Amino acid sequence: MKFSNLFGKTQKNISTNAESISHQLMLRAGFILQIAAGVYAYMPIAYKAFRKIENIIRNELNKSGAQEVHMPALQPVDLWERSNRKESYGPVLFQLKDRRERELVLGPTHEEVITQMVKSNVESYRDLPLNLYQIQVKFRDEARPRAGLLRGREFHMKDAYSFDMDQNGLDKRYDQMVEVYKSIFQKCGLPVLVVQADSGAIGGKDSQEFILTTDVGEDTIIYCDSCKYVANSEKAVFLHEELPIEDELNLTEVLTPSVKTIEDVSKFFNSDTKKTIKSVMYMINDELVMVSIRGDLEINEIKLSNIFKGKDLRLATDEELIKSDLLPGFISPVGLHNITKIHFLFDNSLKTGNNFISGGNKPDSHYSNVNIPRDILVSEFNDLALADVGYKCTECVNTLSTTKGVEVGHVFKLGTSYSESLGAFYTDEDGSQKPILMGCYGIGVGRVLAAAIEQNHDEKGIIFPPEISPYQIHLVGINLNDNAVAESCNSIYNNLYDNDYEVIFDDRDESAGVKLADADLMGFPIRMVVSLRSLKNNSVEIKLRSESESFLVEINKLEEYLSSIR
RNA sequence: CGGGGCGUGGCGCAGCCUGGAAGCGCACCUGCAUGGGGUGCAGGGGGUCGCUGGUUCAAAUCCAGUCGCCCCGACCA
Repeated sequence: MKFSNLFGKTQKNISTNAESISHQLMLRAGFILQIAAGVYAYMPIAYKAFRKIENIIRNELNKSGAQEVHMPALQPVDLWERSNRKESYGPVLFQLKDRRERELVLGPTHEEVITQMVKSNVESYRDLPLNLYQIQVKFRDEARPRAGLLRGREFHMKDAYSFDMDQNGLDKRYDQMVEVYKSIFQKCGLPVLVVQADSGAIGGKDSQEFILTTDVGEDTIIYCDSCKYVANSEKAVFLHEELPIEDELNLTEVLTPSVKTIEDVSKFFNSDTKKTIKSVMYMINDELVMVSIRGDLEINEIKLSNIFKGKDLRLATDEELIKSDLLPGFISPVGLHNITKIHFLFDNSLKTGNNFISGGNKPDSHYSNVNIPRDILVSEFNDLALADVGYKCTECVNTLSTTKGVEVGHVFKLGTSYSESLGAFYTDEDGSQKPILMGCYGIGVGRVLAAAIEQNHDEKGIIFPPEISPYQIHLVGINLNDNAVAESCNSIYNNLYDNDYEVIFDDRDESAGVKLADADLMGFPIRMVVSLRSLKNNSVEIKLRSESESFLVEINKLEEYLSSIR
């Protein structure tokens, strides 16, 4: 490729709206063009990188025995009604009508369609197992697309769907896919964290996420330095510090004017936040839910939502509380156990400890010396706490650490929910009808590209991992007006090209500074400069993008050098 | 969905408050010079100021509506 023919220019001025590094760099390098909110066009260079990632995924999956299929983006809405996901996706689902007023959706994912495909082609246990995948565009009307390719409304995703006869088969397939994923990311040159994840609204038991660690990640990962424990903070568990056992003192009501927050309360009582009980009111399914947790901990709303099977949840408003005779700032479960319209939940952290401080359920009032079960009836404790840095690991009792990351892959065990709701059954050896066990395995292709840039850059630009770099060699001719330079460049370029090196030759009539800056910005692994200076030594100057020093290689030894690092 | 902001040559912005001939930088075109870190000089082309309506002798500027985009939060396989 000659740079002068390349479609797409690097930019000096990019929108101040681009916040994330990968978004900025991709705009500056002329990789992508925004067409609408969360909708991007890919220029040739970006698309080359994109195809590299796709092909690595494709090769690894094919090797594992999976088969590639293609599915429609346009899907009838009734498929989504049958799987009950029209409602659960809500406004995120792009919907449209055709000229006959038939309702359609733009697929945000393809479980429904693949299940339909399998249903019409699988009848017997002899047809199983199957592992099918697609690499296609998907649509989600995200409330807030952001950060360029990291969260778009139209995006490319590889989704694989597995179909097994029984749980054992699914478990094996799932483990196999985790290994395939590890090798995919390794082949992309990207170090990935495999973390335990919440399976979210899609359901299913086991679930793991593949995370590229970066500063701008939307996910918070909790990990243990000394054992292997790694989990998304949505899912992470930790060891609760057991409080020392004290003698139970008498429940006492204390006047606490305008003392409302946990911080105020612990200050007022000159006590640790660990000795307080925080009670937070949520609305779930139009029902008031009181969640009580030790004051030093935060509530994990994902865990909470899972108790209600993933139903929507929000904090109750002050008006709703007052309507139910609850006083914001002074709420606690003490003395309320007879109120049936409130659903009470208690975090595991309240299993131990005595003489807590909690709200008084009266204006300007708190209780001290609250004891469970003496003062609060608890039928059941749940894990409702958000893990954070500094807490103890449940596996090895060491301190947990935290890091930010971008989710680039996610694997689920779906079980039989789709096969049952959409009627994908097979006949087993004994003649009985059984639902097919499904798994699903996704990788966001554009997100991998963006996250790779997020993870690999410096102040000058991108530093592509060679495995996914659009070009391997960036040949720069400086002072091409000089015949010797021009001839040398052309001969080197033709030679590399003929020997199947992925090379781009900057043949533009631009100053050295412009060309070198563009080379740094685009970030291909090997930069080769040919100039009067290098030719004095019969050499080209080579600089690896990942290194800071350059060196000369004689032109007649170039081939030798390149094959040594290939 | 709540809060805030922005739409002016291809891109990034100023002008709007206080109405009166549409500007700057980058990019682009031409020429000359330069030739190892976004080089210099000279010349040039390109915008019905998002859209609709209103006020006014006169609207990029004021008013109303509308569409689009962005940021924070909520939300999110």
